[in-house]
Amino acid sequence: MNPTIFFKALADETRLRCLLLITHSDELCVCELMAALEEAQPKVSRHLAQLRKSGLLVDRRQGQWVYYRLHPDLPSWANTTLQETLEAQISWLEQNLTQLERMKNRPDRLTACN
Amino acid sequence: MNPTIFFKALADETRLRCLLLITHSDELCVCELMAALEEAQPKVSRHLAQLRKSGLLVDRRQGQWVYYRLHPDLPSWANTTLQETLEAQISWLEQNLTQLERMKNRPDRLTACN
DNA sequence: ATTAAATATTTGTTAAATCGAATATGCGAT
DNA sequence: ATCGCATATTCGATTTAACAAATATTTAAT
Repeated sequence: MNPTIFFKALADETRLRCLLLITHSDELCVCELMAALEEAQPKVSRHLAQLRKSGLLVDRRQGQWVYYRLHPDLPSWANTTLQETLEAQISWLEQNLTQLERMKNRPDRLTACN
Repeated sequence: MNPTIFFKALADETRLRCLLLITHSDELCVCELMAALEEAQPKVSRHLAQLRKSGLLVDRRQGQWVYYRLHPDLPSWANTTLQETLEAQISWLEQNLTQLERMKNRPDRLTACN
């Protein structure tokens, strides 16, 4: 993992929030991220694709949903950076996590989304 | 320290190399960084000014020279990121450090530079 | 007061990143 | 086959970032 590519990936607020949410939650699908971030679908999808192409994320399709998690082979300095940043920015992310939980607890949902 | 501003600062190769060299050497002046990076003066100066304005560096003028070091109040997650990245990228920086030592050992120099 | 060295800033240009809107694709259910 | 939902991609426009070249500023030395 090239450090410049890595930090470029974290240099956009939407991408950083995606990464921290995924670091926190292990695995999230696009619609969960949309709900957490309150951002439009093409925007989230575009940034996730960019993170995948840069080697920070991997995706897994399950039915209609695509789940993203951190690339399993990230070097330790990259994992440490994400972990430290997450811990320091929990309050920064709390609103997003609340949105995510609210969506997950909706009585009318069958799976993670809809 | 806003994480997006911080990572934007690290997202450019010249700035990242400046930061890692300074993290390694504690304090460096502009001409030392120029020699280490083999980059033109306005380019180095411009990026250093940006890092200062973003709150990552502080400067100290001593005679004709301006020395830059890490801002003393950086949060720990930021320091950890720089330290971890430096340790992982020492080989990446070795060429620059060699250039720096070569300059410092020139018999015709009176001070750090010229 | 002049000169030279170190550093900073301005200017104009070019390249890169981001975005919203629209459209396309993939999958499951009927 | 077709409909609806989740996701991806394209397009055009706008903004932002980086650069080289030229010029300005600051300081020390004479």
